[in-house]
Amino acid sequence: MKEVETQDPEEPRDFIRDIIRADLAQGRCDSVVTRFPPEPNGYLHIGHAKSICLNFGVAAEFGGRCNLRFDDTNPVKEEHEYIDSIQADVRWLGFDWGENLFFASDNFETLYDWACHLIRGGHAYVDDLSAEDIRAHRGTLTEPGKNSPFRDRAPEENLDLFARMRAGEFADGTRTLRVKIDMTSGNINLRDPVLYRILRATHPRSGDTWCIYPTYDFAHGQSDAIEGVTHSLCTLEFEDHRPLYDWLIDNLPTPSRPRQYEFSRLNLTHTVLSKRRLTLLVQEGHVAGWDDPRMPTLAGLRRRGVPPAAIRDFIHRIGLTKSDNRVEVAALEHCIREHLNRSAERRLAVLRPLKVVIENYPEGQSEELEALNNPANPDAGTRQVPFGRELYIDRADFMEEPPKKFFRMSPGREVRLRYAYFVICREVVKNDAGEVIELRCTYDPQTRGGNAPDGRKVKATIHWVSAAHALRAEVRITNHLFTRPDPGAEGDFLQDINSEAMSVLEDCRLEPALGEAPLGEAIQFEREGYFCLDPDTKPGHAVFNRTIALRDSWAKAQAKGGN
RNA sequence: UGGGGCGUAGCCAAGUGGUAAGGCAGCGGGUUUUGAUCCCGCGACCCCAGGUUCGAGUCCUGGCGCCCCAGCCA
Repeated sequence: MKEVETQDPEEPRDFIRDIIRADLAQGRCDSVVTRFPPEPNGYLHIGHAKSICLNFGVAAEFGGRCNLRFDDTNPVKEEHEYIDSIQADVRWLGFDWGENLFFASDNFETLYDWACHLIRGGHAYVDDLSAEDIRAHRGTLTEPGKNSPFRDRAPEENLDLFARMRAGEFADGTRTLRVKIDMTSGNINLRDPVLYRILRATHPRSGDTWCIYPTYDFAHGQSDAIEGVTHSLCTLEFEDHRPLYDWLIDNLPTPSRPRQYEFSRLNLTHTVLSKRRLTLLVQEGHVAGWDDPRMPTLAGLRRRGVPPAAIRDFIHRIGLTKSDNRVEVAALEHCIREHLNRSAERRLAVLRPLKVVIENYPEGQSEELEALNNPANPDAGTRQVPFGRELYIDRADFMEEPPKKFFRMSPGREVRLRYAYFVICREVVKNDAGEVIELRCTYDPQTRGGNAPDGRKVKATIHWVSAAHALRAEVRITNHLFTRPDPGAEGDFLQDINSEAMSVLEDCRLEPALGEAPLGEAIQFEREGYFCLDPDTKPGHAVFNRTIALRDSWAKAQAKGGN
């Protein structure tokens, strides 16, 4: 992968980094430790990229470290497949956690001890209330909650009960361990939140060792403290949890004192970035899988051919704040094009073939023409492209009765075949249905390479492929997964799925050099866009995905005029 | 009507009392063997209303709007 590094030389500036700089300057910490804490219950998406780039980026900038920690506290939703995919995706994005791989589940024993510590201090109690009763006692947003009748059990009884919860004496859901804070707090997270629940489910890592599992609130901050995390960066919805986060750290014998800071999560137009919705798309078969090229997952973007550097650049450009936002996908697409324009090699490929016969080109003859691999990068060198009497051009590059501003091929008009010759369409061949099936053209041998000795100009250069040498391929055209910029804003988001998000062109013709296209690396098909070989490719059946189209002001003008 | 946040251009986003950066999108124009790229140009009564100040996007007061929280999810 020939990636172009475009990291802005200037360091990112944002409120989080300002806080860290101040903490360092004022001695509140002497090094920086962050962590990226995914729950292994789904694949990573571009929203996670924001957190990954932040956590790993900050650690690198300040000479600290960033841990990869799995918050694996809910075995009913978590799977090993996700533990593996998440690691692969973080690496692909370009980050390395070295030896610092952790699991919240590795702390289960410590967490159990700390729960007992709270019980002994009279700060936690085993509650026999059912889930419904707990909800009923919790109150509402405007009314305070009521204390559980079990709230004042003696520490000894609580200790005994908690041990028996662990020992499996009670059925799932029949008891919880709760921390005793304040049932009247305006912050609902402080109304005696649950620390432990009974859950008989096989954990991906600890198996059946436990039948009680700590909740997020009792595992996350504690794991941070155990790992020595200094800055625990998370998204805005956890802001309300910070008082609880701090309360627990204050009341537990933790080895360190992490601080939580919140930033706003990324939202993108024309897609969804909630794990719930993405999981639904996969499970209900609306897409082919987590790595479907239409998906905003890192796996999907990778399969589409999006370079990781483009994603990093995108994240860098959108900034980091606490404001709710929905970034236009166009911003991402711009980053992808910008990186690919410099890094991707160019090839000729005809997506919707229309046969062209050069009548004055000798039958049975062929020749090789030199073509630039990347006009944006001379170091990419050149290649030979075969030319012959019979060619294919794209149907969109010919119009029998062209409108005023159409400059491509039409009867009697001279155009350039890229890197080859000037040609003029002399005759249009149609089938019985009146459809154009072939063009009879003549070429000017004097224009070999694409320039006329007499200096005459043409208004268009089109791409082509020699029929005799062409490779066949299937090309998948990917578009936005949703028609609306804000899927689900009015009704069910599934109703907003773009039925044309994936269309397949079965009979494309490629220049021979494309036979050596590497898997997953985007290549520019000139005048069309960037494409990459898909893993669905089989011997004799190449499949390409379109990473992204080139900008097309002609199509845009057409669309505008057509309205 | 409880608690926590957020409001600067169509979309992101700088700005930390001294007279509104930058990017994306859009619109013009130039170059061009990709209608691409590249280059040039064009956009703000800073949510509103008062107040403090020589001076307010920045400070104060009062409104308004939007987001999050009532999982034994994270």
